[in-house]
Amino acid sequence: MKYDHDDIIEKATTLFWQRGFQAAGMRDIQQALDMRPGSIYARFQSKEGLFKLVVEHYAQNSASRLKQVAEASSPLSALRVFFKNALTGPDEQRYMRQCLLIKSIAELDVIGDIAKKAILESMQTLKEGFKDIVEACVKNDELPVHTPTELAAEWLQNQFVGLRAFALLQDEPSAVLQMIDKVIIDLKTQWPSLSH
Amino acid sequence: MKYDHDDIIEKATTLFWQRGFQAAGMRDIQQALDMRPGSIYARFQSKEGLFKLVVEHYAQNSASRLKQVAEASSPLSALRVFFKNALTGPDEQRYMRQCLLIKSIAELDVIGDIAKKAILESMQTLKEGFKDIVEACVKNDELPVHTPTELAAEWLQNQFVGLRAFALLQDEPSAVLQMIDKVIIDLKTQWPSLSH
DNA sequence: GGTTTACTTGAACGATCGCTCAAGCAATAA
DNA sequence: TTATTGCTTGAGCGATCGTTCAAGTAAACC
Repeated sequence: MKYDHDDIIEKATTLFWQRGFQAAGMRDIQQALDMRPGSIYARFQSKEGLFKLVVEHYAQNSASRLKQVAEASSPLSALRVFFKNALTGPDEQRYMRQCLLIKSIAELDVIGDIAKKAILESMQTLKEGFKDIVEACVKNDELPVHTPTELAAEWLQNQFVGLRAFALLQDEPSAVLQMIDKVIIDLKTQWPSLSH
Repeated sequence: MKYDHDDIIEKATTLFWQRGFQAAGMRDIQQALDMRPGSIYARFQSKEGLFKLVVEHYAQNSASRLKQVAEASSPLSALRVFFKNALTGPDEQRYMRQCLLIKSIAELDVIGDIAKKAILESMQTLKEGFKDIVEACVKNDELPVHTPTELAAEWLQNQFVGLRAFALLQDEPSAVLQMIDKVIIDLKTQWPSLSH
């Protein structure tokens, strides 16, 4: 076992995050991991197999960050900081502003079924993470008690998606911060009923 | 001139929208357009050249829809209908829920510079379209006069992006409609100031 | 020491990629 | 009729794709 497993996954994550599933060729992967094709295939069976592990690692990492937010003394302000960190990093980490999962959804039917499943399940996992945050905010009296947590969680996830696309193209950090403020405002205001 | 230009672009749009830039191979394109490679290259120079025209056609079409919304007797309710139509189409047109431009942004650095420029300019065009809608709403007393139109336009575009990703994965139309209602509510409420 | 086991290596396979170009075709001009 | 022009054709180019596999290496167990 010449190569460290976690180290491999992390390097692969960076590559897939930057280039996407299709555009990251096996030869790019071989170079990024400093491994020969045989070694890669012996461990991960296929490019898709490696990608699946990357997605799961990414989701796990994201989920633990969300958990930290939920467990903060002030979940709402921790949420604001979380958004800020994710969306206004330095320029050389600009690729990180895009959510790996959302980027993958754009090429969902080019990715095989195994990784596809991992992506959709990861989306679900993150939604749960957002839900925990909303509930923590309610418990901490930072959000009204009548806040519909399930709906607010999905909404929050959507906001995150929209903001990531925005931040990716936006050069002015203050514009991003303003959008984050709007999210926090809207999170506190009223919610629609089901009626249609 | 055996083939009709608009007809070509429309068929190509469908293909790129469904599959994305990379995944749509030249042989897929040849089949979809019922054209041989030579004919395609004689007209469009390259796959990227064709894609550029597709993007511009898409943006132009979207912009005219947004203009219709802005010119409606009630821009705000027209906006709601616009969102609903874009996000809750029948299942065989599910691919249309994803915004072609956003999908393209996910593979931006795999696309050449010419089409890349077209994509970014199109994003700008659509932002202008959203701005016109917000201003029309204000003029029609459907939104408060102090609404910051520039900010609200960017915000509205973000909402559209987030909702499209949501609608793509969501099977329940009522959940999407609920999110749309939330957008309309938030559009009317307060906006953050610049302070930071 | 010998055998097994787990991992690594890299040349090379068949398939597919975007794209080229000599040749063919039909309509118009001379 | 012949020449020219604009569009179309499709075999096939070189490059790259994901993947395979026989051979090599080194540590572990008997």
